Amino acid sequence: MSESYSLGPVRVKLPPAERFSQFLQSRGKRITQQRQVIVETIYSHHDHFDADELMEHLQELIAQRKLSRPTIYRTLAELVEAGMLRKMNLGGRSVFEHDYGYPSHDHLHCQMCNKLIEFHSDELEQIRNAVAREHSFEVHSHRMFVTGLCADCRAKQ
Amino acid sequence: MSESYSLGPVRVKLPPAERFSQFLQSRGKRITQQRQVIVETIYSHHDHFDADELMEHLQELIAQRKLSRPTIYRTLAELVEAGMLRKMNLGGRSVFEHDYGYPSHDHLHCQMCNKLIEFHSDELEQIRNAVAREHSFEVHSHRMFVTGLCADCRAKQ
DNA sequence: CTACTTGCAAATCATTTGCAGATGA
DNA sequence: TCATCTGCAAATGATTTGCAAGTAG
Repeated sequence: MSESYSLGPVRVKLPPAERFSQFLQSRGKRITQQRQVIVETIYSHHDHFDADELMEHLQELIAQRKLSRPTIYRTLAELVEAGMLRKMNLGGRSVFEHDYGYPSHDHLHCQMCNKLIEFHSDELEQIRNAVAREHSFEVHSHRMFVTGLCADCRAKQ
Repeated sequence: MSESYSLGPVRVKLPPAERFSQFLQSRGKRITQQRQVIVETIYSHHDHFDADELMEHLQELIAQRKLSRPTIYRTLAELVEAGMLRKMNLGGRSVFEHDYGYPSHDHLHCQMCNKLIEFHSDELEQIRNAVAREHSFEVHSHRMFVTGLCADCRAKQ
């Protein structure tokens, strides 16, 4: 365990694998090899991904029958439940993104090349909160997608 | 045709069924009874809806075999293509909302009762445009969902 | 031990497609 | 007339589930 995780009573950020282990234990669930490999694989990449992309990274284990599709889907659901992943829906398929040790953000989605560009705006959140207040709505989170063309694709046009 | 549609060369708003007919003609597609009933049914209601809800309203015709599921899906796709409906994805299933004669808006989505509350904010669009400009991104549209609890559900808590 | 997990195969479920007969322009 | 449409049945394709065998604690 790295020194930065033992500086005192301050609640410091745990590595994803450990945070997930704590979540599992708190639910009486087991820390299996499959769940560990999956978390590690997910957090060693920094992109958005869908179940298929994740499975590509885990192909070898799947071929060896050490891991299967259903288990990957089951574990993704647990990570969402643990609040460590966000699940979004882009054109019918589920897309996930890290929600642990990663600042909240929104997306510019290029409809030509399908690229996702992240951005964050405090002003946006202020407006969101003001609107919610007007409706006596309690905000838990939000998601915003701006659809259009990215700089590269505009150039190619 | 009502008088308000013949006031001169000004481009006035056509009733949805007519607007759709024009779209179909411009594509060499036919104005069939099925397509007409579907548009009329959709625009005689003012809610968000999914394919199943629409089919409930058209049950009778479906039972009489005057209309079928595939045709409904095909027509919904055409209405989206015509720019008269917006398609969104809420929890895996496709949800549609009117996008004709209806101002653009965003949503507060209550995760308890599943209600959708609409709102519009010019400031939000300004921020959206500013962010896009910074990324040389060309905006076509956007979609924002704020998730949380509506006033009613907060009261019941 | 033994309750939780997993891989497998099969089931779901909304949506889509191939095709032969029906129908609008 | 005849290209476009439609209903039907079957296909899709991502995700989920039942179940018997495997395994963490």
